[in-house]
Amino acid sequence: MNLLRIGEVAKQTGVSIETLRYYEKQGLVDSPSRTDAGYRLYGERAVQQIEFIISAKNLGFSLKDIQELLNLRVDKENHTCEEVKTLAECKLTDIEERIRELSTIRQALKQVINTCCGGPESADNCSILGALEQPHSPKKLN
Amino acid sequence: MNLLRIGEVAKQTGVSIETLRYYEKQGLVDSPSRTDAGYRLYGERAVQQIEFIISAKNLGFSLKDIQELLNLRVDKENHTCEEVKTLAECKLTDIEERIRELSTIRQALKQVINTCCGGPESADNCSILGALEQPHSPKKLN
DNA sequence: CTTGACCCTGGAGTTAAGAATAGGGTTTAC
DNA sequence: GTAAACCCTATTCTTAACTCCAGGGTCAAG
Repeated sequence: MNLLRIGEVAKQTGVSIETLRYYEKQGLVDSPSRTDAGYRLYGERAVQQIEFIISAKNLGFSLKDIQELLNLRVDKENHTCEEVKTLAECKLTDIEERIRELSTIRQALKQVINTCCGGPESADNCSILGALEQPHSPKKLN
Repeated sequence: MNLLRIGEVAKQTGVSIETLRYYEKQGLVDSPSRTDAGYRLYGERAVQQIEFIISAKNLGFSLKDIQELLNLRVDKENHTCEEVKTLAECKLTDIEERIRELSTIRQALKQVINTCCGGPESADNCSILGALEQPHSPKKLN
């Protein structure tokens, strides 16, 4: 098997060198072997791990989530499909929640925009500024 | 006019005391007057400013955005409705962009979830983990 | 006169996911 | 043999929007 130095891996995966070292420090990627000079040498497996991380990130998983997925993955035999699916479903739920929130904001913003003339006149009576001065809807108390 | 101490304002607006001081330090709220002992005393106007900020936050504006809105607001006569509307439209655009991205993620996640049995058997052949091992779609190179 | 609730400032800490930097060693090509 | 390109560690910096803390004053009630 042909081993790759970090720069090569970075090029192949599109992940920066800094990021690769960061993932390693976070325990997301196995520590690669080293040359006598201390240079990292990555094998096929490491590259696959990195690709796994990229895929999961593209699916909206955080690095912490990915950590969990990797934990399931490293010993697949001792975990069930159910566990994995549950994780994915939780993530889906919270993505849907974020979409809902943003959609609410979008609606409100659209309304406010629609009532504004948007003309070149003074903003003295601008309906957007006016709307913002209204007592706000007490949705979130944080 | 009856002046309020910071704790009262916090209660009325639902914003924490720390946050009120923070907004002041950031220049989002006029510095209130003080008692001889140095206690902040807020008037009606200050409370309104804080409500403005809350409303704008609920519309997805960042504090930086809000700063700009406030700048427009403080001398409305010298700014146009157009400026205000443009700001709001930019914000709308970027909220819509975020929604689009999340929707893409949602779709991908749903697909992956649908192909998974989710059963109590070993995750050895779990299709979700399998999908993550596939070469990822090179969407973003960051 | 003391206890508890309230307020002050200045600064540090939090989270996520890296990016940047300083200060060095190594390899390779000419 | 030297310059360019590569690699190393350790540490600090970034952004947003707070939150918390230490160490102290103030005020009202009993």
